[in-house]
Amino acid sequence: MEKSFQDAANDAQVIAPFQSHGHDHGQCVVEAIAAAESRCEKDGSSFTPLRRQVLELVWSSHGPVGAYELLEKLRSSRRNAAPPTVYRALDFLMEHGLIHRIESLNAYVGCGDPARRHGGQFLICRDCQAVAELDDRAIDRAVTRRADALGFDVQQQTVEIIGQCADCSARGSDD
Amino acid sequence: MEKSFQDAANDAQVIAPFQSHGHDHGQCVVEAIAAAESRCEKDGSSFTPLRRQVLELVWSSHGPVGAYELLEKLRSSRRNAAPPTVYRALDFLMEHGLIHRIESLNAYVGCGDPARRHGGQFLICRDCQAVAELDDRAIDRAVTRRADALGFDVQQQTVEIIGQCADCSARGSDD
DNA sequence: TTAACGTATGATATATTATAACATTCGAAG
DNA sequence: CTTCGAATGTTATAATATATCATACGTTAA
Repeated sequence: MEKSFQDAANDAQVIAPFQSHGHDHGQCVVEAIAAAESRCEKDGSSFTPLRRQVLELVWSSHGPVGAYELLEKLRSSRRNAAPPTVYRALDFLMEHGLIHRIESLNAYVGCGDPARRHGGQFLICRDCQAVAELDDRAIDRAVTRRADALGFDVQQQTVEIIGQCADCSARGSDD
Repeated sequence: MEKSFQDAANDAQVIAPFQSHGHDHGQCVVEAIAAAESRCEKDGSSFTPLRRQVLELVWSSHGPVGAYELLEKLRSSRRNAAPPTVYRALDFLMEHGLIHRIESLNAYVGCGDPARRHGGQFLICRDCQAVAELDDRAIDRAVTRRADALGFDVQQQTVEIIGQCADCSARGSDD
């Protein structure tokens, strides 16, 4: 009756599960860039080299990454990059649903499903900083229902759940 | 069958509803301070004049208020107040459940029910900045269920819903 | 063809939010 | 009294984000 972890991770409502430690980063990035390209083409927006590079950097971290951390990495190829360089790229990527901002960390993560519009729902591990992105309809419904009852028109949901992921619990880092 | 707005607002799961424009701020503050006093007494923690004053300032804004805005107000009575003065007080108040931090605004609001431990669930109006604090068990349950399915141990929930409140919709500020 | 315009980026400065680190005060415990 | 810890004072700085004006460059339309 109980869903196994695996089942839950395969559920469409889990957009991006916690990553196994051995998974292929490179492939993740490639796929994300391809999805971004197709998304921007659909939007008629220009996926410039700079924007692509920033998105690659976000994905290659494979976890929440701060703007100034990105700036530093960016500088290895663009010596004159400045804060606005990064922030403008991040704004573009957010507007087009290619990344999400994690408010409680002042950090950014790649979006696992840029094809579909959705607010951000995240499980964030305190110990390993891993992030799982959800699009859980039960959460969404509960929020919408309560908002409706109060006559509140929902425009944007921010759901950020801090805790400990299964791997870190198993590793016994809870002591 | 449908709940009216009024019913929803009276529900125990709405800790602090959107405030009517004519309501008695002064009374809000007095009650909040009294609740804080009793909470700190129970905790055996010292509710010092500084901490009380900062809590009063948070409540008197009656909406999310930034740390530096508080600092400015604080300075009218404490000429030498500095950022750490405010941040230390805010940390204390958060630790004791007397205020919440709104991550998406970098701002703080008084907690409507410091007697009971709970994470933050907020509806935030884009137009009038009003905030309603919830403790919606359906939202909590949906989150917990999904987290459980993934083997994730929830330690802290941040739910911040941005949108437009009933008053502002009625006022037609959606155009 | 070129002038006008829009989008993207460069460059500089500054605003906003938050913390580090060390000094002082003061009351309670021993 | 003195030592200790909690609270606050004080100064400096870190971390995050935006404003503003300049430049480059391709597209459009006179």
